[in-house]
Formats: sequence, C-alpha cells, structure tokens
Amino acid sequence: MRSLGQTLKDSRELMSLTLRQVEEATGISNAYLSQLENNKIKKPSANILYKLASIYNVELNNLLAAAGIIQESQDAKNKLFNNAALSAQQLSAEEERALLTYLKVLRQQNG
Amino acid sequence: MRSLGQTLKDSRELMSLTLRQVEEATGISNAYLSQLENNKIKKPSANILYKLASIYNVELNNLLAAAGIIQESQDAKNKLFNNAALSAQQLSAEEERALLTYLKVLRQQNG
DNA sequence: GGAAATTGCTAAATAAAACAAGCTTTTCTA
DNA sequence: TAGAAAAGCTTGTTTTATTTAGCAATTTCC
Repeated sequence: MRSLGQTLKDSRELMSLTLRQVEEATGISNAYLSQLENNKIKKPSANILYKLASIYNVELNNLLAAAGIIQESQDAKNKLFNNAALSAQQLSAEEERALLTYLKVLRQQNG
Repeated sequence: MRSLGQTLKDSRELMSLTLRQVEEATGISNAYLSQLENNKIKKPSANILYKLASIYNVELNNLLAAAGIIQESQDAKNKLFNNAALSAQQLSAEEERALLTYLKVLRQQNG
C-alpha cells in the first residue's frame, strides 16, 4: 500500500506545486508538509487531511486509506455486508417492534 | 448544526454505553472521550474519529461534518433500498447498519 | 442506611502535532 | 562559473491532543 507521504508527494508533483505554494494555499507550513511527505507524522488531524485532499483534488477517503485509517473501498463492502446481514435475520415480533421504535428515534435525531 | 460533542454523546447514549465501555472497545481513554463530548477538543485525529464512527455505527462523514471539517452530503440519505424484515420501511444503508448493531445490543441484553 | 462500585468529569503530566527559523541542496541566471 | 533565488529539509520551540490519576456525584447491593 502506497504510504500517505508518497501519496501526498505524488499528488503535489503531479500538479507541479512547491511546498511553499501548498503552504500558501492551505495555511499548512512547508516544514510540516515536508514531514508529512516523509512519513514523520503518524496521525495527522482530519482537518489537515481534508485541506490536502481539497487542494490536490483527491478523495479524502484516498488519504485516509493511504494513512491506514480506513480500508480502501471499505464503505461499499460494509454496506453490502450489512444489507445481507440484516435481511438474513429472523426477527421476532418483539424485536421488530423494538427496531421500528429505534428507527423512529434515529430519524428524529438525524432529521 | 449539531456539534461533534453532542453527536458523539447522543450516539453513545443511544446504545446505552458508558464512557468506560467505549474506552474498553476503542482504546480511547474515558477522560478524552468526555472532553470530546464536551467540545473541548478542536481537531481530533482522523484515527480517533474513525474509531468512534465504527463503534457507534455512524458514517465517518457524519462525524467529519459535525466537526465542521466537511459539508454534510446528501448522498447517504438518498441511497434507499428495500429490506425484507422491515418491508414497510425504506432504510438508508446507514440506518440499516445502525439497526443491525442495535439488534446485536438488544440480543446481548436480553440473552 | 451505608459500604462499594460505577459514573462522568477535571487538573496535571506526557506525547505528539504543527509551526518558525534557518540550514543545505538544487536550480536559475548573468 | 559564481552567486542569487528557490527548492526541500532539519532542528528547536510552541501548541495541542491524548493519557494518567484521582475527585465528586450517582447508583447498586448487602
């Protein structure tokens, strides 16, 4: 798996940007950018990753995957798995009623 | 917009978990979880957010949005599908995932 | 009722991220 | 080719995240 540093460096070079140009655009110091590209930073903030994903026009998920935080295309797999999993459940009447109540709460919270 | 802290607290209470249970499950100290829920932390690492999204069965994007890092996307809400067990409902992928987890908790509590 | 857990929380300590200054190397140009 | 300018990088410092230890308020259990 391509490291986060390599991914960032490749992205930057692809756009022919210097560290100081990226600093100018994102507010992230060139010193820190260098450390990121050389894998000196283990757990950057989501904030930093988002800014870099934006300027390099890559998906945030790509950077999260490169940083080893999520599995690549994990979302799709999880959705399929969960769909199948819930469909396969044999629900008692009581369980189904509980789930429907819970769903109501859920939707009330999320809008 | 609901704050990250409120989002995390709601999610945890919805599953009837204590701070120490979440600590046990994620490795994140209960003290830090408390600070997160009370909005004392401005820029948590992507790692932390991912772990919490996983245990609470919410989309990482939801937490990122609550943290003000990204804009909330409508995509997840628009993805609908039919489910056999709750045939009357049109569940989003996220909702079904939440229901599945809730069902696990339910069955664990009742034996 | 009261000891004993259990809960959420805070302050202090530690670890790590992120920045500022400046050094080294490469690139450009006269 | 020298020397300036721009490049990436390193070191040291500041800031912030994260943990440890432990308190005060419930809750549980005898």
